[in-house]
Amino acid sequence: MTPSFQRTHTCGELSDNQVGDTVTLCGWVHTRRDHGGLIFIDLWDKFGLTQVVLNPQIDKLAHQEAQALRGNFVIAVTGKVRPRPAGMVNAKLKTGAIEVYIDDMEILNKSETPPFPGWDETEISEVLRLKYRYLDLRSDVLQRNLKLRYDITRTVRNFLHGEKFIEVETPMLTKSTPEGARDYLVPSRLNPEKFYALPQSPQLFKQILMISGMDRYFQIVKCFRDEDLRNDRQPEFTQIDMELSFIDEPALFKLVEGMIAAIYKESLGITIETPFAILKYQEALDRFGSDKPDMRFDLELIDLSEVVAGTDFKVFDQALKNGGQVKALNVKKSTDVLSRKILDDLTEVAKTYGAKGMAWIKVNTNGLQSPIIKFFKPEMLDALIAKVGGEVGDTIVFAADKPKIVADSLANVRLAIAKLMNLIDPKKICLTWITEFPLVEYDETEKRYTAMHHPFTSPLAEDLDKFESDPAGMRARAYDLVLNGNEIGGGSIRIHQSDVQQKMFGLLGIDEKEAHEKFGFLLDALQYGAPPHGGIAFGLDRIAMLLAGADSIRDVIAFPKTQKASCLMTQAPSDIDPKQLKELKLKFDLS
RNA sequence: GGGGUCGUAGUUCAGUUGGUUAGAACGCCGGCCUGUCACGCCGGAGGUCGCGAGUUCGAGUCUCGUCGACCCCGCCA
Repeated sequence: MTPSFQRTHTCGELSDNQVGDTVTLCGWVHTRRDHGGLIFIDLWDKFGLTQVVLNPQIDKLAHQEAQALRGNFVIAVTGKVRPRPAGMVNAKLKTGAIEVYIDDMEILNKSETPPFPGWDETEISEVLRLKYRYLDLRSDVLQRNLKLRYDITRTVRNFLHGEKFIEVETPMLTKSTPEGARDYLVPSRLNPEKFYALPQSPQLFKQILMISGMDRYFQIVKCFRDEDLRNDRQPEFTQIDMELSFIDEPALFKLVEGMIAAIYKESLGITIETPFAILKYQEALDRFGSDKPDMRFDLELIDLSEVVAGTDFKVFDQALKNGGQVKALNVKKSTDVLSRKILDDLTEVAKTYGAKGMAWIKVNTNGLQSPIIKFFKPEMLDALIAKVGGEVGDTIVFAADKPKIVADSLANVRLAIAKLMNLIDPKKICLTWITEFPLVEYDETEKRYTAMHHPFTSPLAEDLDKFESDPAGMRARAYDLVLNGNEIGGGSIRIHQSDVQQKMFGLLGIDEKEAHEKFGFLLDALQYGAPPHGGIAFGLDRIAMLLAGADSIRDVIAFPKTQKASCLMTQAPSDIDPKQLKELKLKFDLS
């Protein structure tokens, strides 16, 4: 009487077509409705739900056994597919037209009562969800998200295969490199006192592969960075990494646009517009205060530095005298929305990014309203209002400080206002290339230049002679791809000449000895016929998060870590056996 | 390293100005029920109020510390 465990169908596929057939289904008890006589079971697997019916008149034994069933029990059932009685069709279920009358049933496994209701819409604390991740992964949302993530990687592999790429694996146990993020380190037992580093990205290997004549490489690969976490940052994350020989920006952009379009088409059925907009870094900063502007709405920054020059308002005057700026946002039709309380909240947003405050002017029907207008001569006020295009109903908010603080604070106030006033059409998809990043930036604490992208990024040809004269003014052949205000990828055309690479190290204060210790293999390789090459890497987790409409990349990762980088399911990281430490010749120093 | 929010039954939450025996819904357990699909009806069990200290006649409630989760700054492409 034991039913075959070999199921004939999944729980998501039976319909009118199988009426009369005898089928075997396997799955979990989703819900049980025991009527004393009839028992209804909704049987679940990842493909769907099927209602099975236990009727004592059809099989007394099966019906009796079914009384012991509880939620999450794993069962196999065999029975006949029948159409549901008139009026009993469940339109909410894919399989709602039929039900299966069971004449044989086996409990394959029992289950404890789960710590939280599965398959439910109740929001469960993330602590529990992460501890019992295997249960949470049964939920519709996570099932859907992981499927979407797979749709993306499948599409990428197909697409790049069609573009003559090959996927090549690169080492996980590799060399620690200076610059960039903090490394995750792995001690070497065979080489005491020496360490491997887990890769922050396969950067150097993919460049070497170009020198090897691989021509087009890609890899969907884990990367590791030991930095603090955010909702879009995990210590281990996945890159869609690629590198191409004999490539320039227009050709690479076209290829990537095709790939992103394929991803949208295959995973969401959405056709997106190509080519994407291109915005130079400086313009992005000037207009939006950010190198990853959300361009689904306007509300651009307006530079008022010239208009307010010579003002009696000390805050503005001081900022300008210290080499700063005064910039503003003109929030149209907002005087009723932006109450005093909300303006205070927005000021707090600005302060988070270093602003000391946030001035504002409201254009009311009966004139201007603001704590600061008394410091301005009427002509200057008129010029200011004219410059921002102020009309009745507008609120103008100001930032005055060093350019970076002005940009950061206004960029984030801009986003907060967009959210507050529903300026963003959620259906809109804005993909934008940001180009011509600065090659280097000056690190005030370390008193030296650091690479903005990484040390292997080529400068623009026209800036090549500025290594000595104006390093801060050099622009890089680097680019980011921004989706609705989120950086989803970035890359560059690389340096392929060893003399330029040496100059770059020189600028970064990496002397020849250190350069050879850290990157000697690359410098050597560059001398053996390195083709011009470039590439890009995408954050798969972020792309999946955005396409899934999730709030965090944790929701598109099967087993994510908490903000303290621990795994609540496995309890990693954990203590280790002293024997292991001894083998590695490691000792703690907790002083 | 810093700022913020949160932590009460298995779960989601309520709990007044500090005052008797800490409640609800769902879930769980038992009983009844042959057309339910969030089945229904009756009954029952279930609490270290995250942990520790303090203030107080009295603390879920106030204070301090601590642990954990989340969001953010710094950090990080």
